[in-house]
Amino acid sequence: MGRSPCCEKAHTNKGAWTKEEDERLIAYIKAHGEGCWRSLPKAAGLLRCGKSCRLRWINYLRPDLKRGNFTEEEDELIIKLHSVLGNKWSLIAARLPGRTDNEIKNYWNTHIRRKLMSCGIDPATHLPLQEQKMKMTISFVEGREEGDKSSSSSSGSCEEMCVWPARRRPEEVGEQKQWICPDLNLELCMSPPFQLPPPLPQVLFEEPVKRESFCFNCRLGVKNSSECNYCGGGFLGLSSGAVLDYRSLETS
DNA sequence: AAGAAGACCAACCGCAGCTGA
DNA sequence: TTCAGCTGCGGTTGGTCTTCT
Repeated sequence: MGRSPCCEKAHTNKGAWTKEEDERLIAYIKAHGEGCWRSLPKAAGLLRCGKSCRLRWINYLRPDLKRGNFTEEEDELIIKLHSVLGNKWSLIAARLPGRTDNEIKNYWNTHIRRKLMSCGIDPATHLPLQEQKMKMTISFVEGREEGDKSSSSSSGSCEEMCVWPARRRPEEVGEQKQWICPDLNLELCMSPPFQLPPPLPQVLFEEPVKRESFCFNCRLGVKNSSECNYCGGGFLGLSSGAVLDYRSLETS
């Protein structure tokens, strides 16, 4: 079985696009619109595979692309969105008009990652690097204890062992210190009846305290609004842990 | 001035998800 | 329900440019 190759490699060009190829592609798409990438190269008289044409168009030739440096506002937005969405570059790009996923991905890897690291923030988790270190230490201690329950540990009190609260409840967000005891199964006994995404680092919020409600979708705080400013989510969690769908209230 | 190292970014590759037969 | 075809996504590569020594 197996999948047929997306194109006949022997008869396709690879590498950098020439001006003539660009012009052919632009002219074809202007005349016929986007889509049907597999048949496009032949129809447009290009010796390229459909994938390559699509990529070239989306990342470079599209007329609505914004070229040039990223602004500070874009930087901030990318960081915030990445803290929520992770490496979902296409979703992040959808929030930045004129920017492509590839462009944002490259920009992240070359600029923002370094910028965050120089600020002491782990770009992968958005946690302060210091807390990351502590968390790793605790994981190690917990793992050891799990493996050898008899040696109930000398490695300090429960409080001393506790570090980053991996899953904070909404009302806990914003407090200076949150100690969670690893011996308690908070996941089971205390967490709200929904799946929370990983916590967001306080450092990324302009006002890292008191938030009345938060978006269930991306977990950013929502102020004076019935929907999330970032993802447009309508389901908001309240500090009590209750769930409220503002949209359904509005429409009913 | 020249070579090395690092930074940047366009393009490629492989995989996953969706769709229709 | 299964499977092939297609598209889109994210990770990676490699060529070019810039900066450093």
